[in-house]
Amino acid sequence: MRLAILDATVRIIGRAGVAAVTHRAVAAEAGVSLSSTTYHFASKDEIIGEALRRVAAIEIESAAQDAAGFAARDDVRDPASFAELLLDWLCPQLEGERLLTVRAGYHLQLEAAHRAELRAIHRAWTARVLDVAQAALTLCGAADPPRDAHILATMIDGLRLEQLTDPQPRFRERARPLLVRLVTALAD
Amino acid sequence: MRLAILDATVRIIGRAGVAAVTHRAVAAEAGVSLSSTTYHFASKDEIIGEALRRVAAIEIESAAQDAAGFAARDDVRDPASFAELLLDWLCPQLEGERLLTVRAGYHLQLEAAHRAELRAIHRAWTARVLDVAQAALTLCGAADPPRDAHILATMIDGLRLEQLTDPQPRFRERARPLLVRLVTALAD
DNA sequence: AGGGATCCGGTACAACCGTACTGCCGATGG
DNA sequence: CCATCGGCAGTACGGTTGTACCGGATCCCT
Repeated sequence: MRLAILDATVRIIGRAGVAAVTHRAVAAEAGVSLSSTTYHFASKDEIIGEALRRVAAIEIESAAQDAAGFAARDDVRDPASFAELLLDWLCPQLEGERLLTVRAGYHLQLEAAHRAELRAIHRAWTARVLDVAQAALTLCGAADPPRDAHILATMIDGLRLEQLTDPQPRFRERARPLLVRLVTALAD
Repeated sequence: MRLAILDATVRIIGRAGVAAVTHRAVAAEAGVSLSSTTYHFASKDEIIGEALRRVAAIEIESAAQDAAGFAARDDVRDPASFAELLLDWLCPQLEGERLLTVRAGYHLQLEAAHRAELRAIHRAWTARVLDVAQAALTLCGAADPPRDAHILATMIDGLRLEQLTDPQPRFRERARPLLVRLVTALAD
């Protein structure tokens, strides 16, 4: 029930932003009663904060699976196939229900800008993402993974945000040359 | 008056997010009466939409000034000084009042994700930014400006967002090696 | 001078909000 | 078998919100 409420909150944020989160909207989306939302959470701010924690957990798990995918492959030495693996991980995040989670992540990231107690969650999340990016760069034989992981992570994040803001068809085809170019440039 | 209301709205969004925008909060921030906010704008959504238009206008103007700064200099051929010029443009945006405008820009970008009529504004904004990035890359003698402008713009945007979400001291020193590395890599 | 038109402050009201309170209900442990 | 308790639904209430309405001020045009 607690989880159903949080997932409903994430969907609402993904569809309509943090401003659309009300106890009543969350209860309706989750299919529970209004009072369930106040029973499990002390306040609306707590619901939103826990929703951020949940999104971060989902995203970290996704990144970890991505890292496992890299480690399982040994043909990612060249930039092109490395970019292709990145796209395999990226594209499913930008479709259907998953898109709402990712979009909610950006909303909650901005929410953390205003609320200090949420920043620690966001910081842990980005640290994990950096770890994964660094591991991926190491596996594909980049020149200086610790230095370039930040660049790669920022670039991927920016591409996601761009696509979430204004979804374009054929994202994969649009993003591929950018990733190939970046990875190639960083490989030297 | 109209402008005062919009600027107040931008400050509120920058400080506390779109959810904090109410007619009364805007009126108090702008120092005008409650009814002035309903006189000049048909609804709250219109206020928020016009605030996005205003932020986009401010950011486009800022980017244009940056482009003019590049054009006026002829010592930006090497990556290091190019990165330094980028930092000269970037850092003032992340302090004081200006930070609120930039942060509001990201909030409104996400707002555009939910409201189709705002997407055109955001699209025009990013197109202008891409133009400036391309012009800058051309001036500093990059290999393929049209291709790499997107990468540079995305990277800069990501660094801004990161700093806005969780402001860190000595941003310039942290961002410099990343920008130098990226520009160097793209210069080949 | 006067009469619109435009702009803005004050107030009003219905809807909606967060949250507290009360009672049901099924599980659990003695 | 029943007392207890955690989990949930229904309802209530004070405060806030979006927005409509009205009265006064200021400006502009004739």
